[in-house]
Amino acid sequence: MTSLNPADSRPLYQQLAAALRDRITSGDLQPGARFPSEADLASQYDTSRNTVRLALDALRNEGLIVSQQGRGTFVRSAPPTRYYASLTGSRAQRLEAERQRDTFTQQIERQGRTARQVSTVEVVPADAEIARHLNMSAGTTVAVRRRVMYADNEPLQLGDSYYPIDIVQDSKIMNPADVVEGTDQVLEDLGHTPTRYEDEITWRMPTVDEVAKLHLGPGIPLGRLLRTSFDQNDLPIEVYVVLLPGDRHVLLYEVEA
Amino acid sequence: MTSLNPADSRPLYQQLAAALRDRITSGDLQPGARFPSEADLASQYDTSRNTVRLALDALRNEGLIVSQQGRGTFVRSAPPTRYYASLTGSRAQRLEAERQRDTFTQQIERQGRTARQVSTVEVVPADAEIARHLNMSAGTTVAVRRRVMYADNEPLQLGDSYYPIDIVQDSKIMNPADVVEGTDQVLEDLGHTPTRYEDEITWRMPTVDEVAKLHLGPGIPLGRLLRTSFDQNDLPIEVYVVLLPGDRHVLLYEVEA
DNA sequence: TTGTTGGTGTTGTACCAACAACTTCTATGT
DNA sequence: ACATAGAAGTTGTTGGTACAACACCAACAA
Repeated sequence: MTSLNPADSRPLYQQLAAALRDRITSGDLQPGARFPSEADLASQYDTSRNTVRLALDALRNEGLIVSQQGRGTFVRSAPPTRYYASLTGSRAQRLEAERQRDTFTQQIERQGRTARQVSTVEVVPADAEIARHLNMSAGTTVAVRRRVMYADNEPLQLGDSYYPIDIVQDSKIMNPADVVEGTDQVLEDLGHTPTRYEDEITWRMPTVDEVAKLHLGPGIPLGRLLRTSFDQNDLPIEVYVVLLPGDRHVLLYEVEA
Repeated sequence: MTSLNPADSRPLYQQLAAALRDRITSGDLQPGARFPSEADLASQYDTSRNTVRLALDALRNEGLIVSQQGRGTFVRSAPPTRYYASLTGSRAQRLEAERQRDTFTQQIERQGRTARQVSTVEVVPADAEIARHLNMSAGTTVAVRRRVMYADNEPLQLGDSYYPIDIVQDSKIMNPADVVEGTDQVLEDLGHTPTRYEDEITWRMPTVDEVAKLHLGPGIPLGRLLRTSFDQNDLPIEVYVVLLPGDRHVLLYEVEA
């Protein structure tokens, strides 16, 4: 039995969580390694299984461990950051790639994975946020193209694109089929060339719906990127909102001083 | 006693969480409203306090409710998004402001709030990630300037700046006192003018330490921005890692196509 | 008026017990 | 050899109890 420091006034389960966290970060328990069972930990640290579970809850919420009913608990293997670099800055040599930012497929296949998308198109009234970014009044009808994007048949991100209805009416964008040349190209063909983007990045915990749709594990937050595209006349022509699970993404920006 | 649907095969605590979630989203329980006590809920839904707590844990993790020992549980009031816009893109008119990106104080005071910083300076071996970005081998000693930044006496963010030791030795940067002109200016005076930044943005749940240092509520994820600065010779001169609580920040970027 | 005390109600911590659900492996039988 | 059944071990769920820690308020005393 390994005892915890009695001078420590923190709750037992927090002390236990800290001790176990150390065993992970110190390398005593390697990524992928099997964790001692709850019963083992309870007897090792001379406490109850209940308290052990409270400690494990904390580690689970930090994303350090994962549990599987019937199999055991394991140290999460090296952050599965599958790494999807999505956004470049303004350097000249990135221009060509940037023109194809909407072709999610290319980005994934460049990483040697198979991409798949499921799209739907709707016409809905704009909520306050979308309307503000498109510089219209709330409730104005807009076209929205909703996509679920998969890599290797695992859901990777959820993306909704909003367009003023008068711009995309009767265009390819209203067709749920994949737009292989990228929506930016379509917008350019319609006389609205995207020349500038404004990005807002926030992060929060997912709702239950999002957990189901994105196959999220516990303790995985969502990043949210809202990108507003402006055309050659500096008019907003698209609002793109994408939700990115924190265990699979890194956003990259390059900024000139 | 309000009973749950017996045909629902989900665990009781999940059904209960769903029922309570509905009462919040439907407006039955308004933001800021007091939640029924755990004992009340247990008798209302004819279950044990243990199960009620599991349900409340779920709602807490989603950020829907907050509990205070001795006072009760409350529906979280509208997100306090205090909004701290931190990062600009490359537009020419932003250049002047950009030169002062490190002067956190100015950004906060522009919002009519009072800023405060606590800084410490250490010399430590670089971990693998920092070393990679500074293009050195892991373990090389670097100077690190750690800051806790407050707005209106509430902690707002944690920022660590890493510098190659040979560049900042004997400079103002090694002094824990505030660098009013901004560290970029100091680096420029030392012959290394920052000309380009590379940003990596990720998000995850906080550790218990971070919860304490940043006064984080439950269910609030952390954003992490890692910015590498390059000088006029394209040499990395600084790695800045800042942790941003999700309920108080929005990151803004502007990108030219 | 002010301060203190104590009672009541709340959430937090810690323990115990039992069974369900699931995985893995072993033993058994065909 | 192969399939099946069952045992053993694991996490998940649900119930219970007791006390600690804290907030709030009313009653009382100085």
